[in-house]
Amino acid sequence: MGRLGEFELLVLLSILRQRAAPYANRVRDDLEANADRRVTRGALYRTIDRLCEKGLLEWELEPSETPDRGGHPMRRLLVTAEGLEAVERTRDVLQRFMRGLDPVLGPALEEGLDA
Amino acid sequence: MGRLGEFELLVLLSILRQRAAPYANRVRDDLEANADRRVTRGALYRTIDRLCEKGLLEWELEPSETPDRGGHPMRRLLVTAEGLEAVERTRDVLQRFMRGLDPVLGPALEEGLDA
DNA sequence: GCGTCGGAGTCTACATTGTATTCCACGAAC
DNA sequence: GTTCGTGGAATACAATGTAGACTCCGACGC
Repeated sequence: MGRLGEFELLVLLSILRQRAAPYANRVRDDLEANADRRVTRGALYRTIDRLCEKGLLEWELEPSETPDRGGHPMRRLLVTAEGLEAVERTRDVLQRFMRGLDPVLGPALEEGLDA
Repeated sequence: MGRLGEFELLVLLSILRQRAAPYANRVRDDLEANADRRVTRGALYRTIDRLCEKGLLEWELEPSETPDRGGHPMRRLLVTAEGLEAVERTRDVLQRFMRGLDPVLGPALEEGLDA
């Protein structure tokens, strides 16, 4: 199976964190605020497209509830079962490799972040 | 600062795990055994080169101790302070985003792996 | 000695992923 | 009706990841 790139993983994780409001721009804000990185719209939409093509992500138009501001209906992003699995696999590998490295890396952070 | 790609991170982490024997092929074996992925020599050396160019990694020729088998002296890989910092930053971000996702992702693995 | 095997490392070309830029549409505010 | 903010699309390009064939050299067997 195709691996997840670093950014792809972050995007998927951020979508999962949004729970109630999984929209592209929420993800963007989340990433900019919490991932110490700039995120251009192009980068994000491109990545979303690719994740969709790979079947790891889907979207549906927001049920007209909040056409809020702006013309476009918002897309609600949904991580598929396959996407979830990919995230899990990646996380497990990463954690396996980070395990036992606290002495050399310094301990993991303990702060509580919003969900 | 340049971000770490997925593979770059894994390589750096694996080098750190090798402690006593940080050689390219050890890293390769480690990755193939524990990261559920094929690693060709090309991919690995290419990545090592790039990490060196970015100043995240250095190497020195093995002090002739073990010219073992084969002609080439082995390169001992050393993660620089800057490299360590990059790994830490990446880890912190990742952990921040994974935090609180256990309910949706399933709990992290608990197995004890070699170091 | 000579061939060839296997380990260690290199090179080149290519595929995938990541990023910046620029553009369009629509509604609201003015 | 012009401008601004929000949501999205398309394009082109840069960085990262992968494959495969190639070199070099010591060990082994003959």
